[in-house]
Amino acid sequence: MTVGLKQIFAGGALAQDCPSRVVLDHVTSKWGVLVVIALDGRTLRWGELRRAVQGISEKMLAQTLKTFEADGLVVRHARPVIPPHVEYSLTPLGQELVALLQPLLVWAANNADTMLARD
Amino acid sequence: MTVGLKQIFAGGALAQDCPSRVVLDHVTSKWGVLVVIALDGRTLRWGELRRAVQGISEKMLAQTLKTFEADGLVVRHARPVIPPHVEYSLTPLGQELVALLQPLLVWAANNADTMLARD
DNA sequence: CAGAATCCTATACGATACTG
DNA sequence: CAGTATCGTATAGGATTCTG
Repeated sequence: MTVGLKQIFAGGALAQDCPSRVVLDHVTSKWGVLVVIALDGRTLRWGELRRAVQGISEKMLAQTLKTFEADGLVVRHARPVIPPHVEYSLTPLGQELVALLQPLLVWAANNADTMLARD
Repeated sequence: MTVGLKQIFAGGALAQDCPSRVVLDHVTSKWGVLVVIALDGRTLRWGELRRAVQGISEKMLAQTLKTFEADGLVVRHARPVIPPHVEYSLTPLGQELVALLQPLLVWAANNADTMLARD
């Protein structure tokens, strides 16, 4: 059974202890959004991913990938060769997420100029 | 003319200086998501909003509302009475945004248990 | 190549007190 | 009621160095 807005919003308030807040924090983190979108529909190696998400530091890339792997959004596939060859891709759950985040990025890109010009 | 993913994603990379990143940071901030969703389709006073978004501090509510007002997402309507009576509601642009954020919250609520159980 | 480890800074955020 | 001001802390995030 799926939960709707009505349950989340019981009594017109967003419950403080709702577990969705944790998920929301992972998923709407500064780099999280961009990493997931960069992986949409394709498999990338560590270095490729780092270049795809311009400006991300190694630390944040590692941290974001670990969180998302633990959350079951990203899958890590390491091939035992030298030099190391590691690939990252989205799980089906991750693909669900990216389908929700892409419209947000497109909307942000289309309205950024108007919004930021405003003062 | 509207911008699509192809332009945002030129060469397979998410440009570092894309203004959408700033908008994205506003809009995906910890409290921003919840405030906008709390205002969906209704007008709330300061105190009501504070109770609706459980756990938000006065500081963060004020800060979030100011940012969103400057971004043109939220409109502030103050009535010159004593005691003060101030109402907040979404602009049409804000309503566009909330339509994109709601599915994300619902998705988060539905997958939170699975995702967070996983380690 | 794909990270881990370390150190450091900025800022997001919270708690409390105060005010027109 | 609807904030502002101030202070303090936690953590997000960055830069650099090191390693199998």
